[in-house]
Amino acid sequence: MLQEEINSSSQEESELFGDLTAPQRQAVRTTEGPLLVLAGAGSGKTRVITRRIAYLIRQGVPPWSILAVTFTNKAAAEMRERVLHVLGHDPRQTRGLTVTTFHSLCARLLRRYAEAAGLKPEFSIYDSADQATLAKRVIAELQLSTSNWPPRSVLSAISSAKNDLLDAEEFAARAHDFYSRTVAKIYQGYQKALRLAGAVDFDDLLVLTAKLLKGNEQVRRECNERWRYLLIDEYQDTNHAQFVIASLIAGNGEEGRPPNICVVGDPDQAIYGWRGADIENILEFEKSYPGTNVITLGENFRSTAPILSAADRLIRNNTRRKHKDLFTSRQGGDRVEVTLTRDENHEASLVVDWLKSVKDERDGSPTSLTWREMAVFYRTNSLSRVIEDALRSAGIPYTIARGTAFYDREEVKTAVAYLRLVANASDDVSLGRVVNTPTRGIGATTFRKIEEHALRHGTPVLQAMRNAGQILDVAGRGAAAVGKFVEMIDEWTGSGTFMGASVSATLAELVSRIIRDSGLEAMYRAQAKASGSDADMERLDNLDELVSSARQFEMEFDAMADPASQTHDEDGLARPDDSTPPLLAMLRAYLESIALVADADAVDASQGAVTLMTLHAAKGLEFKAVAIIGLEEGQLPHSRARESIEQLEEERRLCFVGITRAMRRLLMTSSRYRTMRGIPERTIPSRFLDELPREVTVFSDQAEVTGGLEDFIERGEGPGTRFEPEGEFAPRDSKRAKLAWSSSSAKNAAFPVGAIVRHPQFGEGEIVTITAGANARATIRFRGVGTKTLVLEYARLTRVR
DNA sequence: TTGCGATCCCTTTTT
DNA sequence: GGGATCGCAA
Repeated sequence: MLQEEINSSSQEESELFGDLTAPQRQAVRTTEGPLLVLAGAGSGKTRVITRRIAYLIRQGVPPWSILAVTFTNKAAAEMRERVLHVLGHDPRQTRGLTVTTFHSLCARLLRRYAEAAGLKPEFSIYDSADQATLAKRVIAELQLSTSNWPPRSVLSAISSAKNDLLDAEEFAARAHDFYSRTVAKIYQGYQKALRLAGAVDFDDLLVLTAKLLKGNEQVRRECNERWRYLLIDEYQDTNHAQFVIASLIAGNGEEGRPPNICVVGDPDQAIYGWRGADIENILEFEKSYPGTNVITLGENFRSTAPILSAADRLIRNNTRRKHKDLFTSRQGGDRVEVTLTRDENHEASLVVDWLKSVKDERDGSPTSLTWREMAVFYRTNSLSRVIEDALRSAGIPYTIARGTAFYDREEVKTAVAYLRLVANASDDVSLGRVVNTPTRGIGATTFRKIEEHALRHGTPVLQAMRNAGQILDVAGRGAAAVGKFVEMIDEWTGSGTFMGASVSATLAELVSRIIRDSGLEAMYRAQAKASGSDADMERLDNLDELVSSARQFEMEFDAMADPASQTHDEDGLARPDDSTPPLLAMLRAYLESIALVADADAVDASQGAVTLMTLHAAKGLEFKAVAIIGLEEGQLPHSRARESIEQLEEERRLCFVGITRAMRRLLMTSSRYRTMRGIPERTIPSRFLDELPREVTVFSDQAEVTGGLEDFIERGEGPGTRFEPEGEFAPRDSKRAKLAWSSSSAKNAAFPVGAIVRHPQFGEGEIVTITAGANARATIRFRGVGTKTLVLEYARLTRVR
């Protein structure tokens, strides 16, 4: 404490600003009023945000009056950690600081102000599977067929309505054609079913919060008063609902001054248009807050010049774009490698070889790369499988950034459904999932009868089950089974009170008890015993893992820091709310944390493994070496995105995001053939490859290079083995372009494409293609002997001319 | 009521 | 190629 007072302000200055550029400093210092920071890729955005928060606190702004919104929980946790670091690891300095995602923030506000929002505080958060289950039921109740009204597409229409803050009634009022009128009906039924189940979907979190803030002055005032400094990261990916929430929380500012709201984003990295994100939000921001300060951060501190130049040239092809110069003062760096492969297996093995070579190349040197510094990106999740297989068989450790993967496991989902039912007795979707898992004699017929009864009376299904014996024509056997089930639930919850001697004391205890008492564990144990398969053993492990995760959560959970269960005194200090049993409060928070995990949350650099993820999940991250696979028309740009210029440009931005993640090495592959739903299809290289500047890329066509000897001899002229540029990718003079690309490889300058060489055995031949790297191979067309592929190092070639 | 096998449909990206 | 769903047999 004393030490801090001794600190001279100049010392603080250099701590906070010493390593910042002028625009970065300005972004940190401009704390008052609306501020828009246009931060180019790799421009030190995170650093600026972190310093800004630290600076505010140093200036005497109470930490609890600062709200920072990030895109993922992971980013939020990291930001909090970094702020703490800058402030010298004194936890008192960040007490009450809120760093969170929009969805978490909303979930917490809705829990805290549940009554005002028209919800019960134990509301469940439905994921897309739950949503589909519910939508299906609603569609069936409306006597519509799910083949004419596929739940997923109806849900996506509902979702975009919600992102524009259109509720079911407003949507219905605007629906004029048959299709949208029907969707409106489903929308209304779906919302009713959600509320009946005491559940909200992801979009509801935003919609209901916006509604709450708009309609309830007291709540709005409380938020305005608490959070005086608002900071929003990845602003280019916020949608209308999020914008409204942000402005409502920011309020009107004090004493006629505009509110202190700072948004940070990069229009070139807007990749969530399909989710309702609107680049226009940035324009809207300046309109809503006249006199907004705008600061542009253009200098890149992440990537080498060739990588940056590739990214810059690519993104220049977007027409609907405000150009922003990307520049670096760094010199040198390896060129971007662009490689054409035969099929996805070939591509995978090539990527694996590349990763290995990148690792070896730098081994022993001070700049040696480790697995954790490498990543593989792809457009669609389905592309990960082949890469995974290749990495596994090569013995390279890898992790996939799929945050939800664990909770998507059948056994984990079932266990979580029990927990949700325990927390929220109205949760019919969860009830439906667990009622007969493991089988306990409550079959489909019995359950349907109960469901119908519940529907008629407008009660939750579990409620109807309590009366099953008397009211329904459920057979005695069924009624007994139902009675036993209800009894089991009551036993866990203390009949809903979460009090009493028989109720678990801790969350982990509750989870493990439910897994045991429900018979889930016994069921999977029996299965594992019967099959003896690893997969079934793994299920048991996963259930154990769930208990561990609950224990972990319990340790980290800080009731005082949970905005959902606290109120604030005048001075902003938290006071715990004691009307909720602690176990229930913790269970709610735990389930919420499970519901809101993001894929990117699973990125864990400490694992020492190569990270695999979609381009979307890669946003905000950086790696020393990056491989992007599947650069083909239909894949990237995706076939579903080719309809409009807007969509195509979003695909280009996606590619841009991928490229700009790479710090030192970048490989982009395109496969000549790709197996789609079991059928190998010929592909066309992505137009984006053609947009990369030749002078910073090394192109290599490995599509002709094959593994086995007989595979490549005399294969040169066969169909599909040659690279023939097509469509957009084909330059006017493809031969010359190819030559230019190939010969740009400095390493193989001795044997450029077109050179005539002599081989001791095969005689004279012409170099057709050549690849880069340590194991460079050349495809050579020999006179009379045919085309062969040879590894340069061993081929004993001499150049003739 | 349960469990297994055949058939159908699919395919973007995610909080 | 694979996951989900449906239908049928025990």
